[in-house]
Amino acid sequence: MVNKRKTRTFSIKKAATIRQVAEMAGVSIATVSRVFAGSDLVSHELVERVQEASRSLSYQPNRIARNLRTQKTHTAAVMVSDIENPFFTSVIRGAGGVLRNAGYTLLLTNSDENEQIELELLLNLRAEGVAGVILAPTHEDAQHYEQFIQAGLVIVAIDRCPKDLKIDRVTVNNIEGAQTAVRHLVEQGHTKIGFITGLPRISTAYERLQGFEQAMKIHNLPLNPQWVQQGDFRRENGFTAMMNILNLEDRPTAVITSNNLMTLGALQAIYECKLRIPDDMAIVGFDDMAWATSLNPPLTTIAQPAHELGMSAAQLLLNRINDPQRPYRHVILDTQLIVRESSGMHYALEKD
Amino acid sequence: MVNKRKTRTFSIKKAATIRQVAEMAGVSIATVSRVFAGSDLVSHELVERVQEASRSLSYQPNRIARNLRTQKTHTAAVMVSDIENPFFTSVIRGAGGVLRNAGYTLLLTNSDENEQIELELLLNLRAEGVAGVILAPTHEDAQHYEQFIQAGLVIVAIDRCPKDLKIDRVTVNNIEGAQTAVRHLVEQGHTKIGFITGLPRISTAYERLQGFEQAMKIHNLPLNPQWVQQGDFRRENGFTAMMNILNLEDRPTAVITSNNLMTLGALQAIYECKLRIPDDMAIVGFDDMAWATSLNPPLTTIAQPAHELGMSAAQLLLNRINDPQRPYRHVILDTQLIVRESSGMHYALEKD
DNA sequence: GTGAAAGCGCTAACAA
DNA sequence: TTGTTAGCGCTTTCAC
Repeated sequence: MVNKRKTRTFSIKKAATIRQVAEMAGVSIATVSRVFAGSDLVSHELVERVQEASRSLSYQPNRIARNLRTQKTHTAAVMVSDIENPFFTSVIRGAGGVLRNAGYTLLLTNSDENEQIELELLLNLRAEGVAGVILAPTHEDAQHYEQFIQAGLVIVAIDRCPKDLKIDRVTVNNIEGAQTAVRHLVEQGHTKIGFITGLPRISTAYERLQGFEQAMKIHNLPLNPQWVQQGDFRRENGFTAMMNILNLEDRPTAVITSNNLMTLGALQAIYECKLRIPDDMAIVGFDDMAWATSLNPPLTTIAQPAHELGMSAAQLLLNRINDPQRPYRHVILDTQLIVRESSGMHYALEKD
Repeated sequence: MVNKRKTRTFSIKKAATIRQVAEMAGVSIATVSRVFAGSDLVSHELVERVQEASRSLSYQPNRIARNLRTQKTHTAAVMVSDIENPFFTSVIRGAGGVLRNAGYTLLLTNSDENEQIELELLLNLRAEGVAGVILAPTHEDAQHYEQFIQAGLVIVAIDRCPKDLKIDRVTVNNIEGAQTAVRHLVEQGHTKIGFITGLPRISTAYERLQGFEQAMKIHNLPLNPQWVQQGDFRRENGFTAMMNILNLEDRPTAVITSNNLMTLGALQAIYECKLRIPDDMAIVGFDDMAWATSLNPPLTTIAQPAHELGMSAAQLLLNRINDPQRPYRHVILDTQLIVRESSGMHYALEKD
């Protein structure tokens, strides 16, 4: 007796193939392929028959097969170091827009600021055959990335960037940004200015600190080493860094934080100490975020053109894919000072 | 005469193929394949020779070819409606983690709350052969998604969800969340409570409003229709909605906002009117965000388990992929009230 | 244990 | 203008 298992009462329709369409339309698969490639060598009549058949089978060309055959994909990856940081989210959105318009699919990966993960992911992306990757490198060692470049992986570096690497890159003018922040604070009457910096191994952190120090020198301002506190671009460290500054005997009247997350921590510290902004402590943050205007008082920031940064990077990637020989380019985007209330006038000296 | 074009002076190393490895190791391609599949049918010696050859050619199996051959991919997509919303970012991160651990690559797409784009993207994903997609649907019409389900695309709905759709889903207990917010405010002495809601066509918005109204009834509180203002989950509308409330003759003493972005707008409105929180206007927001503790005063919120939501969705997706026949599941996650200072005690009535 | 060979769905070169 | 066919790089029977 046959042991007849109950068969599924419904069956998952497998996607139609080019062969089925060809058969249904009574043409060869080459013709179907041509129709979908938009070739104008096909007669009106056949085009219509093919389209009709495709519609009724709801046929979509299989991208995997196409990719294998043509040896290229229309997939581009973006690899950031912290997907929950709104700065990177804006970058992703900017890049995603232009990539999608160019017909590319967006692969997203998150290195979590961990170079081991970054390495694995890069390997993965290569195997996946991505057309290119927009990368926020976890560290500054060119060696790390050399093998991928050699292997023909198209990389565009954003935000931070190893020197001596033959790739396209787009960064922000961090030095000038930090200088602008100092100048603004000086104009508000501040002379004692503190700085919360990120890990020095990351170029953005390093450059912002550098810009700060240069500006202090330019303005002939004293710089107490204790006024510069080291964070790591994360919220918790912004908090402790600001706490350290607040506990100083001789503390600055204003502080510049070098990224958005640390700004959040710093603000919390100020509030917890029941200090008023900007009277007791003025603050200028790096990165303009959606919440900056909703703070009390609204936050003065050095805005980074995150969106634009993503768009530029995507454009560079596209250009490179279309012309691998073109000269490498380094796009530097300017920051913008957005004055709100957290950096308000300082009269303390006069009052003293 | 031959028109000899100048050839490139350098050549991009093409990735090594299984054939080259086989040749170098002096084995058949089947053996190489077996080694990479971890088959234990291969002798020690050959395994080593293959590994050696692979290393020296830095060979990685071509995923595209593998996918074509096996008719499946290890790529999963997440499609959100606003990638710049931190809520979704957390979801993505949660999902990304478990997906990556399971060996999947994450494809990210952004429907921008636009159903036309959503449709195109879904079509794309199907052609791309993704193993499944975690989707925050743009609208509630099951019809819209039916064709994809029919075509065998594995979908897990998150956050919002069309009814009558045979799919897995994970949502948040919005009704209870809104009720909790009301109860908390009542405990703080508030009796006149306003609500800023989202577009009613989105189930989360609808449910939260519903929860609010039910709770008001339960607590026997009067509900002035003007106290409920309609927004659209975006910042700008949170601002105008709150402004509308603030301009009311008879205005509530506390307001609940039904998502994070609108909270930001509402806060800005309150600050611009020089009102104090919570004395002049108490506020409870939906969605707990990094900046909630850095506000002045810190914000009381109904926290959504965004991270967990992403993880659950990814888990459901994985389970479904491994066993397409399993019964569909609807996971409902609880919200959590996080009391900070923006919802503080209300003594106004006593003082009157 | 190992290898030969078929074939996944498609594109593109060539033939007709 | 249309069709035939080779083959992209891999996995997986099947035979030895």
